[in-house]
Amino acid sequence: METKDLKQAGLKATLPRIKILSLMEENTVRHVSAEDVYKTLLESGEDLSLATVYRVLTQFEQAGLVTRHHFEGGHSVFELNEGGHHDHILCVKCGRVDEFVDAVIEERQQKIAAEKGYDMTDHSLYIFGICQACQKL
Amino acid sequence: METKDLKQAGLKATLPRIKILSLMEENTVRHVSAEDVYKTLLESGEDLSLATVYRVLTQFEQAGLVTRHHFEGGHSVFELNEGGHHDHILCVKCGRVDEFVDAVIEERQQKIAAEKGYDMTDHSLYIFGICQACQKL
DNA sequence: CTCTAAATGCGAACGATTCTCATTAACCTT
DNA sequence: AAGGTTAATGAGAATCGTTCGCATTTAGAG
Ligand SMILES: [Mn+2]
Ligand SMILES: [Mn+2]
Ligand SMILES: [Zn+2]
Ligand SMILES: [Zn+2]
Repeated sequence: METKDLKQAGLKATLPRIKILSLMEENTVRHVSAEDVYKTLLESGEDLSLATVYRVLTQFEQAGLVTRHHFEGGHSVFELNEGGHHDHILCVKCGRVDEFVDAVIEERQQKIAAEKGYDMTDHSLYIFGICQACQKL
Repeated sequence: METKDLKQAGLKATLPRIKILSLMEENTVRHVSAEDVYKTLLESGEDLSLATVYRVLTQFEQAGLVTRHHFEGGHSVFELNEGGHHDHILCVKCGRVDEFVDAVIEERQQKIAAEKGYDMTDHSLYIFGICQACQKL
C-alpha cells in the first residue's frame, strides 16, 4: 500500500502523494511527464494542482522513489524505481521508448571516469533511432 | 576565412554570422551557450541581438558547422564541429567538461540498437562526476 | 479533539528559446 | 558602382515547462 511506501520514504501520506504514487505503480505507465500525471488524475476525477504534481515528483525523486529523465524536447519524464538502473533507446519518429542494460558499457564508463580523474556519480545514455514499426511506414 | 566557410555551407555571409563563427573558431572556447556567445560579443563591442544568436546557432547546427549538446540545467551548449564525434564527462561541482571517445561503447550501442530492432541515428552519453580538483576541496 | 508544522492550490514569476513584424543589409542584376 | 529583391536582423512579445509566494488546508502527534 502506498501509505506505507510514503512513510517509509519519510514523506507524509497526503492525498496527492498517494494518488500520484499509485498511478505510477500501475504498470500501464512507465515513463510519464508531470503533465501526463496531472491530466490522467484529473480525468480520473481527482482534483489536484499541477504545481503539486511537480513538487511531489521532485520529492519522490529525492526520496529515491522515482528517477527523472531528460528526454529531448525540454521536458522531464519520470519513472518508478523498480528493477534497477537501465538506459533508454528512443524512436525519433513515434516516441517509443525501450530499455536496456549493458554491462560492458557500464564498466567502460567507470574506466573512462577513472582515467580522467573523476569520481563518477552518475551517467545518462540515450540511443536514438527509428523503431521497427516506423521503418515500415 | 569565415566568409568562405559560410558560403560553402550555403549561408549568406552576414555580419552576425561572421562574428559568431569566428568566436567559435577561437580555441579559447569549446562549449558555449547562446547566452555566452551573446555576452562575449557584446563585450567585444559588437552589437547584435540574442534572438539572432539563437537563429544563427541553429542554422550552424543544421548546416553541420556546430553540434548542440543538452547539458543538464535546461540550456543548450554549442560546440564547433572539428575533430569528429566524441562524448563528454562533466564535473557536477565546477562544471568542468572533458571529452572522450570509446570505441567499445560506440560499437556496443550499434549492437543494442540492432537487437532492439532500431535503425540507430544518434546517441547522447554524458558521464557525471567530481573532477580531480574538486575532490580536494 | 486540538494544535502546529507541513502540504496544497492558485496564480504570478521564471528562464531559455522562439516568434512577429517592421527595418536593414547581402548580393544578384543592371 | 547603383538599384532591386529577398533573406536576415533587432526589438520585444509570446511560449512552454517549471518553480515560487502566500493564503488556506490537512496530516499526524499529543
Ligand atoms: Mn525506463
Ligand atoms: Mn565537446
Ligand atoms: Zn517509432
Ligand atoms: Zn570540478
